[in-house]
Amino acid sequence: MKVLTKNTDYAIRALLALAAEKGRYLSAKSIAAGQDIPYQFLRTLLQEMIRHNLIVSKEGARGGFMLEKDPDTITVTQLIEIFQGKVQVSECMFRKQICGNRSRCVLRHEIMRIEQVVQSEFEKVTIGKLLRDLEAANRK
Amino acid sequence: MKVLTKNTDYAIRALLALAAEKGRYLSAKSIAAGQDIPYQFLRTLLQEMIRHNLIVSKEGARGGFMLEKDPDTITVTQLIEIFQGKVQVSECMFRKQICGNRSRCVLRHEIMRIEQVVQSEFEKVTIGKLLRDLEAANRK
DNA sequence: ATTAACTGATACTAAATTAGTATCAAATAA
DNA sequence: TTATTTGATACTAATTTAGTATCAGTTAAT
Ligand code: FES
Ligand code: FES
Repeated sequence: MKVLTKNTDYAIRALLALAAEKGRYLSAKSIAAGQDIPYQFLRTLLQEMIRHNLIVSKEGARGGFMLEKDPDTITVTQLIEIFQGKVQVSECMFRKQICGNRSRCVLRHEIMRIEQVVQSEFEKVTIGKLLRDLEAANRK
Repeated sequence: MKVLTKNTDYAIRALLALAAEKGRYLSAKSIAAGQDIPYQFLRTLLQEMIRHNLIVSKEGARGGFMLEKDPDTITVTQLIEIFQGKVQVSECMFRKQICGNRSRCVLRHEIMRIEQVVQSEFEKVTIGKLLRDLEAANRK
């Protein structure tokens, strides 16, 4: 079971690259090369992140992408929701056949509790935190 | 993002049905009908669970499947591992390009911590617990 | 003995999701 | 005016998930 798909994975890496160069425009090409992400794939991801107001872009020569938001406000949960949809354990695991009473289904509560845990764990992981961890590791 | 796939979902439901009738053989046909699971699909899942010693079977007329293990010892984590592979957040999210030092990669630790949380949450959910919740809900 | 109701084993197809590519128009800096 | 860059969007390929089909062998009941 793989929790993060490539697009989320790549998006995080791209954001880390942008966060590391905050205030400057980085081209998709340079990010792709630096992080070893397929160029055209990365471009679609960057555009998606623009739509969600995580980054901004400048067109034309010397253009590129830039992070404007505080990296500590961007969580992995947000990125999962953008690229993989909301965290859900199972659509509706035990239907009428088992549950009978969907409105106060105990199992459903169990399931939703876990969804909550997963979500909040990933919420603790922000781009800012990852970047600091990374820099700390590189200093060693 | 869907955490549980159909096979895990169906397997849990099948096990609940078997746990509810402990000591008796239930045919794949009756489980399929009762839980609204595609018959042939269910059969492959049941065989997989036999291979993993979660259930036993009896061939021939009046045969079927039976749960021998204590339902409280069967966790959803186990089932996820059987049907979806071990929980892993991402193969190796930030390779050499970012990480540099893979052996003591801080990010990797972060990732593995979350894997651990997810796993242990699902470990709390056993077939026994689900069955009791279910019965309690039905009594209402 | 024969037959109906079963599982064992395994191969196959279909649908959905994930991953990646390609193209062309428009913007901008040099 | 040209090289470099993003915007928009459509497309293909690979992989995973979901589901089906087949046939051999076992057992209980008649
Ligand atoms: S009714 Fe959907 S999980 Fe209970
Ligand atoms: S080296 Fe793989 S996550 Fe850091």
